Amino acid sequence: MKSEPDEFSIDDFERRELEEWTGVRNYQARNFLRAMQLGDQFFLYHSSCDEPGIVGIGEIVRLAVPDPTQFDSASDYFDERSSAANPRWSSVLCKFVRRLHSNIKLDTLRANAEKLDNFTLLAKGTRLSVIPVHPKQWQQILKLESQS
DNA sequence: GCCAACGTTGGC
DNA sequence: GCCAACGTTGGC
Repeated sequence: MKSEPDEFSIDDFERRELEEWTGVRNYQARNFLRAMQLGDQFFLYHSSCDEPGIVGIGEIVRLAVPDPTQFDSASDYFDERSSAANPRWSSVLCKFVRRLHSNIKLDTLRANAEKLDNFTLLAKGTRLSVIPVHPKQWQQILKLESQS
């Protein structure tokens, strides 16, 4: 899961403990949100910042429901084409699990691209804010945490 | 601020 | 269904 630390950082996540993951407005990313299961863990990735990279871990504690911000005309994420009967967008509830001991920079991920075997994050031009991580990739990424 | 690489929109 | 125009993302 990507977020811009100016908007929502690992500090914010740790402080709040629980966060409704709203504002995803891309169909492919939304479908990945909907596929998430209770207890699934995810990496939090800081994007559009000085040091892009993975900074922490969270966990899904409630399955996808209609994202409330799509109905809120005061929200930046309001979508007038959505209705209660026909919602377009979904959100999940996330729990803070932990910070990484040290951040895994995008550079480091790239340097290990081969081990990560086609990790979607590293694919050219990927802009998805929600990206699947396969179990093997997860293990490989965690190894990078202890070696950096 | 630049710009490549998308995704989305809407006219036809 | 095509595709040009436009908007967005995100690293640099």
